[in-house]
Amino acid sequence: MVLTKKIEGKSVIGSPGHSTDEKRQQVGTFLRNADKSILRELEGRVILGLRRRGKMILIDCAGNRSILIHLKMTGQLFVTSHREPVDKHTRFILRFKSRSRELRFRDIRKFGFIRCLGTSEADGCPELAGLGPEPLDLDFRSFQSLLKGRGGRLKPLLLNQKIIAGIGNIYADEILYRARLDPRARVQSLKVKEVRRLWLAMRRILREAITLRGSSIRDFIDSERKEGEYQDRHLAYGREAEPCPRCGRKIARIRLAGRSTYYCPRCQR
DNA sequence: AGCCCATCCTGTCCGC
DNA sequence: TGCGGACAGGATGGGC
Repeated sequence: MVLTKKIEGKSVIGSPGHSTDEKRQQVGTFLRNADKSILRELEGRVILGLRRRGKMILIDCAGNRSILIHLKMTGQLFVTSHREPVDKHTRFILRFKSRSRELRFRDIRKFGFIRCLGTSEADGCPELAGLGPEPLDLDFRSFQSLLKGRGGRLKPLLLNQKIIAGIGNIYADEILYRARLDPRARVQSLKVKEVRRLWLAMRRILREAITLRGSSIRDFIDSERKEGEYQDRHLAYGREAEPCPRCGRKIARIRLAGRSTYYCPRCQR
């Protein structure tokens, strides 16, 4: 993406907004979940690089400043023309020195956040410090030991960012479907063969999803405003009552870990 | 430890 | 067409 671009003077701004409702909002209100000091902290700095850790995005800037972003459910982070109209869900704009393009953070439900912190303290900040390992960095043995002694159920384990970082509701379901494992199964009860299937499925599903640039169900777009294509490959998630591609039985939907969970009651056990 | 629930917020969709 | 309720890629904190 945008490397070594200089952030311009008045570059970080709250959206002017177009609706009357928006006009009444103070900038401070509009930058909800964001530290206002980000405005002057970033001015004039050069972007040095981009990182990701679990679901957290980091933009490292010169002078030991980093921007930390979580998109949560409906967040979007994209580069666009400065001419592109700014809608009421846009919460943040980084304008670059070159002026013609800018980075925007849009978030309909406002669950996401963006804040500034010292690059050197980033790894130790609360949002990053507690995260488990990256799923694609885990070899089979490490994965095995990660599961050892856990009494809970499979799906909540996959969703737990402290155990493994980065897996969300869609991919938890897709991974378990591919591994042919019941989302409610006890982690302890898994045989070595099943742990192996889970590990393989995790790697396969995440790699494919990354290649296809993620799943756009409703709001998700990438940094170029492009939708992902992985939603077309979902075999379980969002397919309640549709036939299981493997056995034909209807995909079931249950509530687990507070989330909708789709699985095949025949294949997954 | 682990489970469920409510909560943050806006938008969409479905049944009546 | 309108209205109410359920639900949505996440994560946390409280209570049991």
